[in-house]
Amino acid sequence: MHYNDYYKDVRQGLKQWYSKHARDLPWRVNTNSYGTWLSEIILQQTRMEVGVKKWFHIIASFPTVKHLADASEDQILKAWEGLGYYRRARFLHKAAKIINTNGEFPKSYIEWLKLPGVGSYTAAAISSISFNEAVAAVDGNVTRVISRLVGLKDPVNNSKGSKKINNIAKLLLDIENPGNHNQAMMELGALVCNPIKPKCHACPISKQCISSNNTELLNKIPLKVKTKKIQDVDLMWHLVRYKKFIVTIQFPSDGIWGNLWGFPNNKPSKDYFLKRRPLKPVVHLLTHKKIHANFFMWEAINKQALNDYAASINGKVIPVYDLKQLAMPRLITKHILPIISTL
DNA sequence: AAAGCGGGGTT
DNA sequence: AACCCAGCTTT
Repeated sequence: MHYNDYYKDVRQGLKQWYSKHARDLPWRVNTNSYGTWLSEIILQQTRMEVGVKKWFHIIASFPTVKHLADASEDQILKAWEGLGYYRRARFLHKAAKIINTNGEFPKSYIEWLKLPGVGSYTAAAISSISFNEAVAAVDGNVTRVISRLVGLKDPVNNSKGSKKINNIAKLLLDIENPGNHNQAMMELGALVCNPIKPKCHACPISKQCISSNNTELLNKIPLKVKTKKIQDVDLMWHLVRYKKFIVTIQFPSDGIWGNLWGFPNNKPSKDYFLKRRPLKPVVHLLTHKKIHANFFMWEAINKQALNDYAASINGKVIPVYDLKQLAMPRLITKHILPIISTL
C-alpha cells in the first residue's frame, strides 16, 4: 500500500469518528478567538475537567480581551489561583495588552507565535481552529497517538523523537479541515488512545496502528527518557502579626509562585517580637518537589514594630481578613489561611 | 539540550 | 510512588 493511501485512511477514520464523538466543550459553542485562545492557555499541562471550570470563571470575570487588558495583574492572578504554572496568567495579561493595543487578534500561526505564552502547539491549535490555517498541532495526546500508530522507538521527549512526530503530524494533517483534524487527534488521545489501557476496540484507526491491541508495545510507547527525582525542599515562613494585622510579601517573578503573595522567611528581631508556637509543618507535593513548609507565629510588641519589620523586607501590612483577596499558592490557601483566619 | 514551573487525579 | 495532563520560556 502507498503511504498516501495510509495517511488518507487515517484521516478518514479520524474524521468519521470525531463527527460522532467530539465532546461538547464550551469554547466549541459560539467559537471566537478570545474563547479559543483562553482555552488553549488554560489547558497547557492542565486536565480538561479542571480547565473547563477555570475557563468559565475567567470568562465571567473578564468577558472580553479588553477586560483582561484593563485588569491588574493581581486581579488576573487571583482569578488564576489554584491552577498552577502562574506564568501563564502573567503572559495572558501581557498578551491581552498587546492584542488590545493592536485592536484585533492575530490572524495567522506566525503572528500568534509572537505573543507571550504562545508556543508552537498553541499557535497551531488556535490558528487551525479559528482561521483554518493548515498547521499541525502536536500536544501530549497527539504525541501518544502518533508514536503508537507508527511504533516509534525513539523517546518522544528528545529532539530526534519530537521531530519525527512533528513530521508525521504534518503528513497526516487534513489540509482541507485542519481545525477539526487537530481536535480529532487530541480527542482520540484523550478518549480512546489514553495512556493506560487504551481502548483499541473503539479506535477508528486501529487497523493502521502498529501498536493496536499489543499490550507490550502499548506499555512501552510513547517511550520517554529519564524522569527527574523529586527533591526535598525546606521552607521557613514567618507569620508576623500585631493584633488583626499581618505582614505579607510578593514572591519574586522569576521563581516558583512568581508574583503571588505569601509570607517572609526573614526572622523578626526578638527585641520587638514575641515568638509564639511553631505551627504544624506542612508537606506539599509538586511535580518535582516535595516541599516541607515550616511556620512560626510572631506577635509584635506594637504596631510600629510591625510596620518597621514590613518596611525592612519590602513587605505589606494588611488586615488578616484581607488575605483572602490576594492570590496565594495552594499550599497557603489550603493549610495556612484556615488557621490564621481563626485568630 | 535541559531545567524550572503547580496542582491534582489515576493507577 | 510514578506518571500524566490541549506546554512555554529561559539558560
